[in-house]
Amino acid sequence: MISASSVKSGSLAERSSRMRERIVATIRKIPKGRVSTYGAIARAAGYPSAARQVVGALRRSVGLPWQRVLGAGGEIKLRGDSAIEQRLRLEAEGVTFRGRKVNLARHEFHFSPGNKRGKGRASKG
DNA sequence: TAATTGACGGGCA
DNA sequence: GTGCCCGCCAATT
Repeated sequence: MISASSVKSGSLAERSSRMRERIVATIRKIPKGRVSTYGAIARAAGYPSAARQVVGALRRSVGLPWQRVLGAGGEIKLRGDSAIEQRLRLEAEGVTFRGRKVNLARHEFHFSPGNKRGKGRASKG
C-alpha cells in the first residue's frame, strides 16, 4: 500500500517505468522448465506490440530468467556465446529443442489470461 | 529536440 | 529457408 505521502502523485519515474516493471514482473513469472516469447510477454504484460520493450527490459534489468525468453516460434535470438549459454541453460531445465528452436508445443508457458489490454495489431496487412 | 539503438514480429517476394 | 520492409516504443546518445 502506498500512501499519497510516499508518492509524489505519479511522479515522472513512476509513469515512465511502469511498462518496464510490468514486463519485468511478467518475465519473472515464467517457471523453471518453461519458456515464453517476446511477443507473448509483451501481450501478457498488457502491451500487445511492445516486444522491443521486452528486449529493453531484459537488457536493462538484472536477475531475470532471461534464458526463458525466446523469439517468435521459439527461436533463440541471441548471438555468439550468449546463444550457446541460453540453450545450455534451457536444456539444463529440461527444455527440448527442435533444430534451432525450442519445442514451444511442449514448453511454452501460458500466462494467466485476463491481464491483456486490448489486442490489436498495427495496420499491417 | 532529433536521431539512433535494441536479444522483436509478421507479411511478402 | 532467406532477405527486405514497416510498425512499435522506451532508453540512450
